[in-house]
Amino acid sequence: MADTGVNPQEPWVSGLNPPQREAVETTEGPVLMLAGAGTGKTAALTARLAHLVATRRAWPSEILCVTFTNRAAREMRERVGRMIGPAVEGMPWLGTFHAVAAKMLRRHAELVGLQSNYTIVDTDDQLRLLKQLIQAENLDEKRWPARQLAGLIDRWKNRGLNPADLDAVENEAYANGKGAHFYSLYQNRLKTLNACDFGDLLLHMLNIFRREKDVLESYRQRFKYIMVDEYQDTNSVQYLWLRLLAQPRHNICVVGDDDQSIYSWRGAEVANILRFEKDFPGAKVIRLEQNYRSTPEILGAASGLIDANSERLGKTLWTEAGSGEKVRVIGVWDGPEEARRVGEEAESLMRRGIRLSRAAILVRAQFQTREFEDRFIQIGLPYKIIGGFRFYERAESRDALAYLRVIAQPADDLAFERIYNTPKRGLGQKALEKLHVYARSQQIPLAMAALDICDTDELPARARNTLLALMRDFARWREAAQTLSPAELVRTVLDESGYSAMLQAEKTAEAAGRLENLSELARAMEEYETLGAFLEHVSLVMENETADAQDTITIMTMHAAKGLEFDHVFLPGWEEGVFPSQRAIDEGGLRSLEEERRLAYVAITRARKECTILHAANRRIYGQWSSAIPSRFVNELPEAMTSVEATMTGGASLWRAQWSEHADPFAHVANAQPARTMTRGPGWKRAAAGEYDPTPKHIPEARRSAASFAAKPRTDIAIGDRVFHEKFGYGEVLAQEGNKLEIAFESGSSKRVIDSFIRPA
DNA sequence: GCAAACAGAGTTTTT
DNA sequence: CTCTGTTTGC
Repeated sequence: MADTGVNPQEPWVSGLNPPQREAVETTEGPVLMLAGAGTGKTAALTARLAHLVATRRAWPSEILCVTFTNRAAREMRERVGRMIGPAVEGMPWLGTFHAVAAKMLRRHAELVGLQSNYTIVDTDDQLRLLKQLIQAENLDEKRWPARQLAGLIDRWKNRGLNPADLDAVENEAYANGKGAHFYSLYQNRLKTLNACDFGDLLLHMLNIFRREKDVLESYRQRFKYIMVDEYQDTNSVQYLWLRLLAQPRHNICVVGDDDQSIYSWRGAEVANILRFEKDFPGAKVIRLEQNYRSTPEILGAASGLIDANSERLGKTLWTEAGSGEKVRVIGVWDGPEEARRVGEEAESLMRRGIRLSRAAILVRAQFQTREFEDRFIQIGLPYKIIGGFRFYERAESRDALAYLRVIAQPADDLAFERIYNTPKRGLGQKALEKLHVYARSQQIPLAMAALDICDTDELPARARNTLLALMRDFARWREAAQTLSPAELVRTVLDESGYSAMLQAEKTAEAAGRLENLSELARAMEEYETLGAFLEHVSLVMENETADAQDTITIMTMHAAKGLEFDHVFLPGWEEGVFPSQRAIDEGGLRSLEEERRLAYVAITRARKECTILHAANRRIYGQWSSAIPSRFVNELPEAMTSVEATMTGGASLWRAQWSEHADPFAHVANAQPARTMTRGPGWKRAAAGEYDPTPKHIPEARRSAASFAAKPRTDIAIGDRVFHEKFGYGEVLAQEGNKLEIAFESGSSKRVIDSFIRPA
């Protein structure tokens, strides 16, 4: 290790600024990179990785590099690959904490009483399992919901606590002192199912590290360097993990930003980053403060806002970028107007020749997406909603996977239960109960119990025969799994089980979509050699990378947007009670409000060029209309960085002022809308009902929608054709204008939709 | 065993 | 309001 310097010829170093370069150069000893939003931390991290490998300080297999999301892991792998070429293939320890842990645990499963083909259960399975336990213990599930128990167990695991480690207080947290009892029941049940949950992946490995010195030693030897992305998001187990593995070398480099810590509600401890220097004495602290993403206005607005927080390590972001637009703050009348307004802004972007994929709408909570979805369908603006149900979480995917799981691992009772009467084959609660009783008494899996019970007269002949037929099917499929590829297998199973037939018989738009998803599932399986490999992928990755080249605007939560960037960002719903959320205001005190503020900081800093914040004076939540005041975060934005736009409907503050001073709440609208000057005319009622429709004067061209402007009509669809739409089902094309279609759907309604959402039926 | 009626709940989410 | 899960009645 003679050369500690960096050869400037190395291509991955040349583009870096001095602090980034320092982070790359400082290979030995603990390093804390405080990297603000958009300061090129991934570039620095990947360069460091490439540097370690290229200078032969370590083989790729000797570097542990953990991220939080698959997306981050994928991105890093790609970027490192571009720098050092195919050597990256040999980086087995670059991945999410959970993927790395799962890999280790497959090797050492027997040390915690599992087999190496253990199943990873997801939250849905987890909940069903807990419900069974609660019922079996005769506890009132209403009083002590399984959700709560699941949450507690999750938190305990996040903190590295086993059932025996719970103190009296923790134990009291569930069902008057039954916390540890249920936790331990749950763990035992998982063990008999040869399964573990997400938390277990990390906790089991931590237990192994603590107990089995030789195993720990072998990993310490192996990992010459450790790197951790998004360190502010680490929870206690992850922290304990790293602290064990980083000994004795202390070659650990963590990257994070305390201002972007937005996951404390799921166990992340900002304290981990705050105390890094104490944990690793002599740590080199490197600050990345030059922002390459946003305009000074956006940066200034975000910095000004986050200044209101107390516990910060403190960074001063700066940029060389030229001045741009100020952050716009727009007040509107209500939710629908907000959606309308964003829709118009999006069309205006298109007129300026900006692609929609460069823009995003970031919301605080999922329910806010509806308003936009409704509006965008109406005006035919292509959009996509990220989040919500992901591919493998959809019911049909989970059903198909349950069949596969039973084939791969017959002890998987949760999967067995899920599909044993899906499609309906006349096996109900009664039969299942018998199976359960027998299985529990013999300590065997349900599927095995089923076989035994079919030899007896326990079940009525009809149920027995059905069950026997099902078990024969499984035996056959299990055999077929030896020769068929996973993709062929799933097609066979869906076909022979009658699952596809069940959906086909339904003849609804939804069922058609589900069938489509299932063939997509089979397609996704093509890349996998073995069933086991595919199932592992599903449980750890949970998403299905389908590249859609469509130019759409993205709608997602602020949380989901972390790590992403967009030229144009819209931030709707900045009202007290929405953002910050009511929960954060009511509970959790200052700490949760500061987390909300960090979330606001994350949201604003996603924007490269323009950022538009909106707030509505009235909003309907759970069907109830209520008036809202602008978010405190709006007031905290530095004035010099923002431009406040008073629309005709005034925005909340203006509206409230008018309300108290005038009998006519629309008096201030009079100038712009002469037609509505009559007091309490029909327009008033409609406005109160949320249908008020002022045509904004600052976008005069808005009458003609930009979508139809330069769009080429599709040639494969003609008037009179029968077509299919994901959301609305089948329908007949009535009219075609540009890329917009007017369609009479078989559900009875006719709608204008964009043609890319349509396929010929 | 199944469909229809009813009650209750309803941030943020990754793995 | 809308979805989910449970209870009730056939």
